[in-house]
Order: sequence, then structure tokens, then C-alpha cells
Amino acid sequence: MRNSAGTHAGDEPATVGTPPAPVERHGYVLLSPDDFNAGALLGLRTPPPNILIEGDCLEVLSFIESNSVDLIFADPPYNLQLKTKDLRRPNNTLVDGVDDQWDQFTSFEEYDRFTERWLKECRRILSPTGSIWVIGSYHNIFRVGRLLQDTGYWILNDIVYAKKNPMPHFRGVRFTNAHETLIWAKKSEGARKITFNYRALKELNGGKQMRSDWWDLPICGGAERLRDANGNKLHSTQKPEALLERVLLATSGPGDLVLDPFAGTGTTGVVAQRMGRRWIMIEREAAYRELIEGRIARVADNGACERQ
Amino acid sequence: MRNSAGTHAGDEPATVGTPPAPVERHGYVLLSPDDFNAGALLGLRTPPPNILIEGDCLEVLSFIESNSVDLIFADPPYNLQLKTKDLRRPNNTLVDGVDDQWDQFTSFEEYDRFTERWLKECRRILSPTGSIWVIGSYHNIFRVGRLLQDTGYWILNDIVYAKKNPMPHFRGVRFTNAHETLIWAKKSEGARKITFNYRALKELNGGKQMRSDWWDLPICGGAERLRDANGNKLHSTQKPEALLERVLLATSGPGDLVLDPFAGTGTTGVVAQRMGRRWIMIEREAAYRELIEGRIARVADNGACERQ
DNA sequence: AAGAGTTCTGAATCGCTGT
DNA sequence: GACAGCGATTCAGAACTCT
Repeated sequence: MRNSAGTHAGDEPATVGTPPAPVERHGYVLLSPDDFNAGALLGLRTPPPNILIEGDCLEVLSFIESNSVDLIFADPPYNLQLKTKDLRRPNNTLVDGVDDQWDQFTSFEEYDRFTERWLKECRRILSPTGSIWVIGSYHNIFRVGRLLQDTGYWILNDIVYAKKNPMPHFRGVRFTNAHETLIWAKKSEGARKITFNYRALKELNGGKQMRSDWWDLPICGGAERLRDANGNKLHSTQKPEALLERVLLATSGPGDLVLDPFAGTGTTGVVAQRMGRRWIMIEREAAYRELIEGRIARVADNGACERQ
Repeated sequence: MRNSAGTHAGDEPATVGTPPAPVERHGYVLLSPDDFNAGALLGLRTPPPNILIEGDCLEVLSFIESNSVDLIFADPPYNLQLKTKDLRRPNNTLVDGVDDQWDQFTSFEEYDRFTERWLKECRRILSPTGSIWVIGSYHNIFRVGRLLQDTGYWILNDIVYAKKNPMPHFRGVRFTNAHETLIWAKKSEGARKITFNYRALKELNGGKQMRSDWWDLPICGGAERLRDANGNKLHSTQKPEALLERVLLATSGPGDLVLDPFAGTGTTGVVAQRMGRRWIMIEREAAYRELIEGRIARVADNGACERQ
């Protein structure tokens, strides 16, 4: 489970009271599980470096200070339950479906228990003026939304992420599944002064009248999509940066602290870095963390160039 | 609670074994609670008249034969906690007491109990090749969707329906909420041969398969919207006929039996009547049933004219 | 070099019938 | 219930090949 780079600060045992020197990368630090007891995740209201954390989100979240995070973007497992093993297109080519181990749950009950736990931890660390976004599909979003309500969040909107170029339906037995749903919620019904930059979002659309609850965006592809030398996607569900740009523009400000508990390919941090937000990303898989480090490094380099 | 027209068959006490003669209207019958024990809701597979039923849906549904309904369209209370406006009959008399019955729930738990009960009854009476549609907003749809899954339905799609144009007066604290969500589900995961007119939908969509992300339909307004003499809406959530036309076109065939447990203004039955589907509608409020009777009569008259 | 034509792929709960 | 055979089924965008 340890990052193969083997350069984590946690490789040296942490000493109580004397936090290990963080491993500085391109403007962020790497934390491993051994660092948590050293108070590395306290004092987040004063600007620390950006942080990429190795570990399971449930464990890591428990170490983060209460009320310390301004915005949470969560792209949890969708609990897709693919019943057909081989889905083929009409031309008989095979569809590369999402069958990753991290998306496997034995039942709705197990998925609910997992969801409730991370939602509760996120609610604890969320600032009273902050908000949370969760993205999902019909497979999981109803369970997520119900648990958001039951754990005390207050839903502000549901937003439709309409995919301009979704995969078609190949059997003619359903409608083309062409969208995902984002739920935007605040910490409690009584929470006030939630960060929301309506004007900025309006400008993003070129001043045109926008259906603000319907975001028509392309899926993540082209040069943005991370692929290996053979052209295979490196992550099943990489989100487009344009989606995170809207989220961060709408519901965070410069210098705000943005958390992504299921970082994946790190789109949240990449966009946060570019937009001048501080970020914390949690990712369990070493392979995905390596992708994140590469993306962040490229953004930091480009940023340096742009500032010249 | 009794319809002020006072013409229900149930006004005479039912005699066991000798069903009261149904009150024939324009091609349908009115049933009151006293009729249920007479077996009036059995034998639905052989074409009976269309039926408008007085009563609470939970009570009425329990009398309907299992596996007897081909399609269910449900527009349940949204749990909006709205201030209910005065309800008036076509003759402009005020209907009182609606705010106690309509959309008031004291908690999510109470709403869930209600939802689970009618979903279970609907599932029992649904044909194995049939399907159910439920429409809602972010206030209730996550609870409905989760309970659909937990009661054994299998979700086929979620559909985004453009409810209305964005609100002109925007306070700038949330995104404009301009859509509702429909969930389309079948009776069980293993259900086969679900009625779905893929070709017709594809044709309707300009030759490309119908997508789930945005059904941009005409607003329910103008001549279609039911209003009193002062121009006030007679029902706060009247659904456009175009929406039901698409639903019935997609997931039912001629002669199929369509059920709406929360009939409201009766859009489901009006469209079903026009499209040659048989229908059962349940409505608790006498004032709404009067609206339904007026609409159905107009459709039947138009149909008679067209047939000449 | 520009444009036309071809190939590939994407969060997917994606059949029916007879033996 | 498992399995084989048959048959019906796709859209947009990017990358690539060919002329």
C-alpha cells in the first residue's frame, strides 16, 4: 500500500510534539499515516502547504480538525453493479466498464454504512459557512442524498452534469444515461452566509442567461484524459477540470481550503491549485497518488511560467 | 370528505355479493370507498371501464388485484413544507382543510413511512413486465429513490425534466432550481421484457436515441393550465400533458392499464384516454376529482368529435 | 499542408429462446 | 438453472490514416 516512490515523511517514525519535516514537493507536502499523530492536520485555518495524504478517507478524516475546511468535493464510489459481464457495441467491440475493486460493495446496506461514516466525518470538519458537493449517478445518488439529509446537512440544490458526449445505449432497452447528478449542501439548515459567487458564475457563461442547475459539459477526454503508453485510461472515472472549475468558482474564494476525500486523479487539487485555493486531497491507491503528483507538478510549473 | 356532487354509487350501502351498479360517466366509472368490498377492483386484466376512485391511495391500492397494472405514474407529495394556498372549485367556492392533508409531514421519518407503504402496494399490483415512474424534486426524490431500491424495484433510468423557466427574481444565494427528476424503475432486478417503445422515442428525438438528461417540454400553462375565474392556479403542481404523453408513449401500449395513485388534476388519465390506454386514478380531494371529471369529459367529447 | 475518411472509446446496474 | 445460438443494437469527439 505504500507509495512506491518511498519518499514519505512517515518513513521515519514520528516523534510526539516534534512533527517530522514535511516532504516538500511543488508547493505541497506528502503525508503518510504515521504523520497523523504529530498534529499535522491541526491548525488548518492558518495557511499551511497544500497536502496530499496517503490513506483511507475514513481514517484520515478523523484526524482533521473540526470546522477547518471551507469546501468539500466528494466523488465517492458509485456502487455500479454490472450484471452483464461483456457489454459489446453494435460493431462487436468490447466496452471497458467500471469494474474496479474500489467500486465493489456487497449490498446497499454496506454502501450506506460506508457513506454515512464519511459524510459524518466531512460534516464535522466542514466550516459553518462552507458547503459540500457530492457527485453520483442513479446507482448511488439517491442513497447519498437521503443520508445527507439524515446526517443533518441541508440540501441547497441538485445540479445536473449533462454529458455532451455520453456513451450511447447499445441494447435499446433504456434511455441513454447521459448525465450525472451533483448535490450541493450546507452543514445544517440554520447555517448562514454560505460562500456562493453567483456573479462570477454568471460571467463564466459569457454573461448569457444560463440554466444554472444544468451544466452541459464534455466528458473528460482528449489531452486532459490521463492514459498509459498504450492509450488505456489510467483511471475509470476521471472528472473533467471544467466541472471542478465551476464548483470552485461558485462556492469557494481565493485562499479557501478545499478538501477531496476521494482524490482519484486529483482533478480537484489541480483546479484548486490553478485557482489559488488551498487543498487537501486524500487517496488510498499509490498508483493514483503518483498520477496526482505528476499533474500537480505540471500545474505548478505552468503556473511559474505564467507568473513570469 | 364526500364529493359534493353526491352522485357516487357508494351513497347507497353496498350489498355483499351484489356490486352496486357503477356510475357511468363519459366512458369511466366513479368508485367510492363503499364499493371496494364488492370486488370492483378485481379482474382488471379484462378491459373494464376506466375508473376514478375516491379515497386515500393507501387504502384504495390495497383493494387492487396483484400484477394487474401495466404502468404506474406517481406524482407524490414533495414534502415541500409550503404554505398551501386556498383551493377553489370551478364555481369559485373555497375548499378548506387542504393544508392539513396535502403536503405536510412532520419529519423525514414520517415521509419515509408513507412513501414506503405506497411504493410497496404499487409494487404488488404492478405487472412483471410493467414499470413505474415517480417524479420529484431534491426535497423528496432522494428519499423516494432510496426506498424504490430498498423495496425491491430496480431503477432503469433517472430523467431530468425542465420544470419551468428560471425564476426572474433571483436572490443570489442558490442556483436557480429549474428541473425535476423522474425515476423509471421496473418491478424487480430479474424482471424481463419491460414495455419500452425504443423506436418511437428515437423517432421523437430526431432519429437519435432518447437521452436521460433533459426533457425540455412546454410549460404547463396557457389554456392547458387549470385556473379559477380569477386566473389563480387550481392545483400548484399540475403536470404538463406533454410529459405524460412521452411517458405513456415510451412505456405503455394501446389498451394497457395505467394507474395514477395521486391523480391531482388528472393529467395522467386525460393523456391515457386520448392515447387509448385504460386508466385508474385515485384522488382523495373532492375538489380535485371535480377538476378531473371536467377534463375527462372534455377529452371524451373531443374524442367523439374526432371519431365522427 | 489541408481535407476527407476511418477507427476508437466513454461511471453501463443494456436479450431472448430453446435445450 | 446453465448454456449455446440467434439477433438486434450506437453517438460524439478525438486521434489517426489516406489522398
